[in-house]
Amino acid sequence: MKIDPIHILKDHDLKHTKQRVRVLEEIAMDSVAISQPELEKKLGKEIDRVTLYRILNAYEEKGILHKIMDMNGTANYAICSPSCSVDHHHDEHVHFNCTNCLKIYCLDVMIPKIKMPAGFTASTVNTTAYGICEKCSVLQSGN
Amino acid sequence: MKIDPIHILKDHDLKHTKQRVRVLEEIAMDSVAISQPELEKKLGKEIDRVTLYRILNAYEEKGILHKIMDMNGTANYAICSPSCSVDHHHDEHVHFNCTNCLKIYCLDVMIPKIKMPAGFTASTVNTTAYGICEKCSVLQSGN
DNA sequence: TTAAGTGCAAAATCTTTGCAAATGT
DNA sequence: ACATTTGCAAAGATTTTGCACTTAA
Repeated sequence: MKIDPIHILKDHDLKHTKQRVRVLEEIAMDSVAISQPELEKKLGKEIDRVTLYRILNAYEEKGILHKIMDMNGTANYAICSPSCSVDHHHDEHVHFNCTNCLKIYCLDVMIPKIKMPAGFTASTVNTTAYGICEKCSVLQSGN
Repeated sequence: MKIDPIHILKDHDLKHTKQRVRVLEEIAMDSVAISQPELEKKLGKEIDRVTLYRILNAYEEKGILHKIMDMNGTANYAICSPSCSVDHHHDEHVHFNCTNCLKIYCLDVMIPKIKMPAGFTASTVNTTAYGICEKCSVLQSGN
Protein backbone atom coordinates (compact mmCIF):
# COMPACT_ATOMS: atom_id res chain seq x y z
CA MET A 1 0.00 0.00 0.00
CA LYS A 2 1.49 3.29 -1.13
CA ILE A 3 1.03 6.11 1.32
CA ASP A 4 1.07 9.79 0.66
CA PRO A 5 1.65 11.74 3.88
CA ILE A 6 0.53 15.07 2.53
CA HIS A 7 -2.71 13.67 1.26
CA ILE A 8 -3.39 11.86 4.49
CA LEU A 9 -2.84 15.02 6.50
CA LYS A 10 -5.14 17.04 4.31
CA ASP A 11 -7.85 14.42 4.56
CA HIS A 12 -7.79 14.66 8.32
CA ASP A 13 -7.61 18.43 8.70
CA LEU A 14 -4.08 18.47 10.00
CA LYS A 15 -1.58 21.06 8.89
CA HIS A 16 1.25 19.52 7.04
CA THR A 17 4.49 20.17 8.85
CA LYS A 18 7.95 18.74 8.39
CA GLN A 19 7.66 16.78 11.63
CA ARG A 20 4.30 15.23 10.86
CA VAL A 21 5.39 14.11 7.45
CA ARG A 22 8.55 12.54 8.86
CA VAL A 23 6.58 10.57 11.43
CA LEU A 24 4.26 9.15 8.80
CA GLU A 25 7.14 8.30 6.51
CA GLU A 26 8.97 6.51 9.25
CA ILE A 27 5.96 4.47 10.27
CA ALA A 28 5.00 3.61 6.71
CA MET A 29 8.56 2.54 5.95
CA ASP A 30 8.14 -0.89 7.43
CA SER A 31 5.18 -3.20 7.28
CA VAL A 32 5.48 -3.98 10.96
CA ALA A 33 4.33 -1.68 13.70
CA ILE A 34 7.03 0.47 15.25
CA SER A 35 7.37 1.18 18.93
CA GLN A 36 7.42 4.69 20.31
CA PRO A 37 10.94 4.24 21.76
CA GLU A 38 12.18 3.11 18.35
CA LEU A 39 10.59 6.13 16.74
CA GLU A 40 12.25 8.34 19.29
CA LYS A 41 15.61 6.83 18.51
CA LYS A 42 15.16 7.32 14.79
CA LEU A 43 13.68 10.80 14.90
CA GLY A 44 15.24 12.14 18.08
CA LYS A 45 17.55 14.50 16.22
CA GLU A 46 14.80 15.93 14.09
CA ILE A 47 11.79 15.98 16.35
CA ASP A 48 11.40 16.84 20.00
CA ARG A 49 10.17 14.04 22.19
CA VAL A 50 7.16 16.05 23.33
CA THR A 51 6.19 16.85 19.78
CA LEU A 52 6.34 13.18 18.94
CA TYR A 53 3.90 12.42 21.74
CA ARG A 54 1.54 15.04 20.44
CA ILE A 55 1.76 13.93 16.84
CA LEU A 56 1.17 10.29 17.71
CA ASN A 57 -1.82 11.17 19.86
CA ALA A 58 -3.30 13.33 17.14
CA TYR A 59 -2.81 10.58 14.57
CA GLU A 60 -4.45 8.01 16.77
CA GLU A 61 -7.42 10.23 17.50
CA LYS A 62 -7.91 11.03 13.85
CA GLY A 63 -7.74 7.37 12.94
CA ILE A 64 -4.55 7.66 10.92
CA LEU A 65 -2.60 5.27 13.12
CA HIS A 66 -3.65 2.52 15.37
CA LYS A 67 -1.92 1.86 18.62
CA ILE A 68 -1.00 -1.61 19.78
CA MET A 69 0.19 -2.11 23.33
CA ASP A 70 2.76 -4.79 23.92
CA MET A 71 3.22 -6.80 27.10
CA ASN A 72 5.47 -4.14 28.58
CA GLY A 73 2.92 -1.40 28.16
CA THR A 74 4.90 0.13 25.33
CA ALA A 75 2.90 1.72 22.54
CA ASN A 76 3.46 0.53 18.98
CA TYR A 77 2.03 2.22 15.92
CA ALA A 78 0.97 1.12 12.49
CA ILE A 79 -0.86 2.80 9.64
CA CYS A 80 -4.59 2.24 9.69
CA SER A 81 -6.44 0.89 6.74
CA PRO A 82 -8.06 3.69 4.74
CA SER A 83 -11.47 2.88 6.13
CA CYS A 84 -10.52 3.86 9.68
CA SER A 85 -12.06 7.02 11.04
CA VAL A 86 -12.23 9.09 14.18
CA ASP A 87 -15.22 7.08 15.28
CA HIS A 88 -14.09 3.62 14.49
CA HIS A 89 -10.89 1.73 13.93
CA HIS A 90 -11.18 -1.14 11.48
CA ASP A 91 -8.27 -2.96 12.89
CA GLU A 92 -9.78 -6.38 12.63
CA HIS A 93 -6.66 -8.31 11.77
CA VAL A 94 -4.47 -10.40 14.00
CA HIS A 95 -1.25 -8.92 15.38
CA PHE A 96 1.84 -10.96 15.98
CA ASN A 97 4.26 -9.84 18.66
CA CYS A 98 7.62 -11.57 18.40
CA THR A 99 8.95 -12.34 21.83
CA ASN A 100 12.48 -12.39 20.47
CA CYS A 101 12.85 -9.24 18.36
CA LEU A 102 9.76 -7.57 19.87
CA LYS A 103 8.43 -6.53 16.49
CA ILE A 104 4.69 -6.38 16.00
CA TYR A 105 3.40 -7.60 12.67
CA CYS A 106 -0.01 -6.89 11.23
CA LEU A 107 -0.95 -10.28 9.84
CA ASP A 108 -3.20 -10.75 6.90
CA VAL A 109 -5.50 -12.86 9.03
CA MET A 110 -8.93 -11.70 10.12
CA ILE A 111 -10.09 -11.97 13.69
CA PRO A 112 -12.78 -14.63 13.96
CA LYS A 113 -16.23 -13.54 15.06
CA ILE A 114 -16.66 -13.96 18.78
CA LYS A 115 -19.94 -14.51 20.52
CA MET A 116 -20.35 -12.14 23.46
CA PRO A 117 -22.21 -13.09 26.63
CA ALA A 118 -25.57 -11.44 27.16
CA GLY A 119 -25.26 -7.81 28.18
CA PHE A 120 -21.79 -7.28 26.72
CA THR A 121 -21.56 -5.24 23.54
CA ALA A 122 -18.22 -5.25 21.78
CA SER A 123 -17.34 -2.50 19.36
CA THR A 124 -13.78 -3.61 18.65
CA VAL A 125 -11.89 -6.82 19.08
CA ASN A 126 -8.11 -7.10 19.26
CA THR A 127 -6.16 -10.30 18.91
CA THR A 128 -2.44 -10.57 19.43
CA ALA A 129 -0.44 -13.74 19.08
CA TYR A 130 2.89 -14.01 20.88
CA GLY A 131 5.70 -16.20 19.65
CA ILE A 132 8.62 -16.34 17.26
CA CYS A 133 8.41 -14.55 13.95
CA GLU A 134 9.59 -15.66 10.55
CA LYS A 135 12.95 -13.88 10.65
CA CYS A 136 13.83 -14.90 14.18
CA SER A 137 13.00 -18.54 13.60
CA VAL A 138 15.30 -18.60 10.60
CA LEU A 139 18.09 -17.03 12.62
CA GLN A 140 17.64 -19.47 15.47
CA SER A 141 17.66 -22.59 13.33
CA GLY A 142 20.80 -21.25 11.68
CA ASN A 143 22.72 -21.49 14.96
CA MET B 1 -13.33 -20.83 42.19
CA LYS B 2 -12.23 -20.70 45.83
CA ILE B 3 -8.66 -19.57 46.27
CA ASP B 4 -6.35 -20.33 49.14
CA PRO B 5 -3.45 -17.86 49.18
CA ILE B 6 -1.25 -19.86 51.50
CA HIS B 7 -1.59 -22.97 49.42
CA ILE B 8 -0.90 -21.10 46.21
CA LEU B 9 2.24 -19.58 47.66
CA LYS B 10 3.53 -22.93 48.86
CA ASP B 11 2.89 -24.49 45.48
CA HIS B 12 5.07 -21.89 43.82
CA ASP B 13 7.95 -21.80 46.29
CA LEU B 14 7.17 -18.37 47.60
CA LYS B 15 7.42 -17.55 51.28
CA HIS B 16 4.07 -16.65 52.67
CA THR B 17 4.12 -13.11 53.97
CA LYS B 18 1.36 -10.81 55.11
CA GLN B 19 1.82 -8.63 52.04
CA ARG B 20 1.69 -11.45 49.54
CA VAL B 21 -1.42 -12.90 51.05
CA ARG B 22 -3.15 -9.54 50.98
CA VAL B 23 -2.37 -9.02 47.31
CA LEU B 24 -3.82 -12.38 46.40
CA GLU B 25 -6.90 -11.80 48.52
CA GLU B 26 -7.51 -8.45 46.93
CA ILE B 27 -7.16 -9.78 43.41
CA ALA B 28 -9.30 -12.84 44.06
CA MET B 29 -12.00 -10.70 45.64
CA ASP B 30 -13.53 -9.74 42.34
CA SER B 31 -14.01 -11.81 39.23
CA VAL B 32 -12.74 -9.02 37.03
CA ALA B 33 -9.10 -8.12 36.64
CA ILE B 34 -7.86 -5.29 38.80
CA SER B 35 -5.51 -2.57 37.67
CA GLN B 36 -2.25 -1.86 39.40
CA PRO B 37 -3.29 1.71 40.30
CA GLU B 38 -6.45 0.36 41.88
CA LEU B 39 -4.44 -2.13 43.87
CA GLU B 40 -2.17 0.65 45.01
CA LYS B 41 -5.11 2.66 46.17
CA LYS B 42 -6.57 -0.25 48.11
CA LEU B 43 -3.33 -1.52 49.63
CA GLY B 44 -1.31 1.67 49.82
CA LYS B 45 -1.57 1.85 53.59
CA GLU B 46 -0.51 -1.72 54.13
CA ILE B 47 2.03 -2.32 51.40
CA ASP B 48 4.78 -0.18 49.98
CA ARG B 49 4.44 0.68 46.34
CA VAL B 50 7.80 -0.89 45.50
CA THR B 51 6.90 -4.10 47.27
CA LEU B 52 3.71 -4.27 45.28
CA TYR B 53 5.69 -4.04 42.06
CA ARG B 54 7.91 -6.85 43.20
CA ILE B 55 5.08 -9.07 44.32
CA LEU B 56 3.13 -8.62 41.11
CA ASN B 57 6.19 -9.38 39.02
CA ALA B 58 6.94 -12.48 41.02
CA TYR B 59 3.35 -13.66 40.67
CA GLU B 60 3.35 -13.13 36.98
CA GLU B 61 6.64 -14.95 36.51
CA LYS B 62 5.49 -17.88 38.59
CA GLY B 63 2.27 -18.08 36.66
CA ILE B 64 0.02 -17.18 39.56
CA LEU B 65 -1.38 -14.09 37.94
CA HIS B 66 -1.74 -13.07 34.38
CA LYS B 67 -1.21 -9.54 33.24
CA ILE B 68 -3.52 -7.82 30.81
CA MET B 69 -2.50 -4.48 29.34
CA ASP B 70 -5.24 -2.01 28.62
CA MET B 71 -5.21 0.66 25.94
CA ASN B 72 -3.43 3.10 28.23
CA GLY B 73 -0.57 0.73 28.94
CA THR B 74 -1.82 0.12 32.46
CA ALA B 75 -1.28 -3.36 33.82
CA ASN B 76 -4.30 -5.31 35.07
CA TYR B 77 -4.08 -8.55 36.95
CA ALA B 78 -6.27 -11.61 37.33
CA ILE B 79 -5.78 -15.01 38.89
CA CYS B 80 -4.56 -17.63 36.47
CA SER B 81 -6.28 -20.90 36.00
CA PRO B 82 -4.61 -23.65 38.05
CA SER B 83 -2.98 -25.10 34.96
CA CYS B 84 -0.80 -22.05 34.39
CA SER B 85 2.89 -22.46 35.04
CA VAL B 86 6.17 -20.61 34.84
CA ASP B 87 6.59 -21.82 31.32
CA HIS B 88 3.18 -21.30 29.94
CA HIS B 89 0.11 -19.22 30.65
CA HIS B 90 -3.13 -20.92 29.76
CA ASP B 91 -4.95 -17.72 29.39
CA GLU B 92 -6.90 -18.74 26.38
CA HIS B 93 -10.10 -16.97 27.17
CA VAL B 94 -11.41 -13.70 25.79
CA HIS B 95 -11.02 -10.54 27.83
CA PHE B 96 -13.55 -7.77 27.79
CA ASN B 97 -12.39 -4.25 28.51
CA CYS B 98 -15.27 -1.89 29.24
CA THR B 99 -14.59 1.49 27.71
CA ASN B 100 -16.93 3.08 30.23
CA CYS B 101 -15.91 1.71 33.64
CA LEU B 102 -12.54 0.43 32.39
CA LYS B 103 -12.99 -2.92 34.10
CA ILE B 104 -11.48 -5.97 32.44
CA TYR B 105 -13.55 -9.14 32.56
CA CYS B 106 -12.28 -12.63 31.96
CA LEU B 107 -15.07 -14.05 29.81
CA ASP B 108 -15.96 -17.69 29.75
CA VAL B 109 -15.36 -17.74 26.02
CA MET B 110 -12.42 -19.54 24.45
CA ILE B 111 -10.22 -17.92 21.87
CA PRO B 112 -10.79 -19.52 18.49
CA LYS B 113 -7.87 -21.29 16.87
CA ILE B 114 -6.02 -19.03 14.52
CA LYS B 115 -4.03 -20.17 11.54
CA MET B 116 -0.59 -18.59 11.52
CA PRO B 117 1.23 -17.70 8.32
CA ALA B 118 4.21 -19.87 7.40
CA GLY B 119 7.22 -19.17 9.58
CA PHE B 120 5.30 -17.70 12.50
CA THR B 121 4.98 -19.84 15.60
CA ALA B 122 2.55 -18.62 18.23
CA SER B 123 2.86 -19.83 21.79
CA THR B 124 0.10 -17.68 23.23
CA VAL B 125 -2.83 -15.80 21.82
CA ASN B 126 -4.62 -12.93 23.53
CA THR B 127 -7.97 -11.56 22.54
CA THR B 128 -9.54 -8.51 24.07
CA ALA B 129 -12.91 -7.10 23.13
CA TYR B 130 -13.63 -3.43 23.82
CA GLY B 131 -17.11 -2.13 24.42
CA ILE B 132 -19.77 -1.66 27.05
CA CYS B 133 -20.13 -4.21 29.82
CA GLU B 134 -23.25 -5.65 31.36
CA LYS B 135 -23.40 -3.27 34.31
CA CYS B 136 -22.67 -0.13 32.34
CA SER B 137 -25.24 -0.92 29.67
CA VAL B 138 -27.90 -1.32 32.35
CA LEU B 139 -26.92 2.00 33.91
CA GLN B 140 -26.97 3.78 30.57
CA SER B 141 -30.35 2.52 29.50
CA GLY B 142 -31.65 3.61 32.90
CA ASN B 143 -30.91 7.24 32.08
C1' DT C 1 20.57 -18.97 61.65
C1' DT C 2 20.13 -17.35 57.25
C1' DA C 3 18.22 -16.70 52.90
C1' DA C 4 14.41 -14.09 51.21
C1' DG C 5 11.28 -10.20 51.52
C1' DT C 6 10.12 -5.45 52.89
C1' DG C 7 10.36 -0.38 53.26
C1' DC C 8 12.59 3.79 52.48
C1' DA C 9 15.45 6.98 49.82
C1' DA C 10 16.89 8.11 45.58
C1' DA C 11 17.86 7.49 40.68
C1' DA C 12 16.15 6.77 36.16
C1' DT C 13 12.25 6.93 32.93
C1' DC C 14 8.26 8.20 30.97
C1' DT C 15 4.36 11.46 30.22
C1' DT C 16 2.04 15.80 30.65
C1' DT C 17 1.65 20.90 30.94
C1' DG C 18 2.63 25.91 30.10
C1' DC C 19 4.39 29.22 27.36
C1' DA C 20 7.24 31.89 23.97
C1' DA C 21 8.94 31.46 19.32
C1' DA C 22 8.31 29.51 14.73
C1' DT C 23 5.44 27.88 10.96
C1' DG C 24 1.64 26.84 7.68
C1' DT C 25 -2.61 28.57 5.51
C1' DA D 1 -2.33 38.24 10.04
C1' DC D 2 -3.83 34.45 12.82
C1' DA D 3 -4.54 30.14 14.54
C1' DT D 4 -1.63 25.93 15.06
C1' DT D 5 2.31 23.62 15.97
C1' DT D 6 6.84 23.22 17.81
C1' DG D 7 10.67 23.14 21.24
C1' DC D 8 12.24 23.93 25.67
C1' DA D 9 11.82 23.97 30.65
C1' DA D 10 9.79 22.11 34.26
C1' DA D 11 6.27 19.56 36.82
C1' DG D 12 4.15 15.02 37.64
C1' DA D 13 3.91 10.21 37.39
C1' DT D 14 5.72 5.69 36.93
C1' DT D 15 9.22 2.20 37.39
C1' DT D 16 13.74 0.57 38.90
C1' DT D 17 17.77 0.13 42.01
C1' DG D 18 20.54 -0.09 46.35
C1' DC D 19 20.78 -1.03 50.93
C1' DA D 20 19.75 -1.64 55.90
C1' DC D 21 16.17 -3.82 58.63
C1' DT D 22 12.74 -7.43 59.32
C1' DT D 23 10.66 -11.87 58.87
C1' DA D 24 9.52 -16.76 57.59
C1' DA D 25 11.35 -21.36 57.42
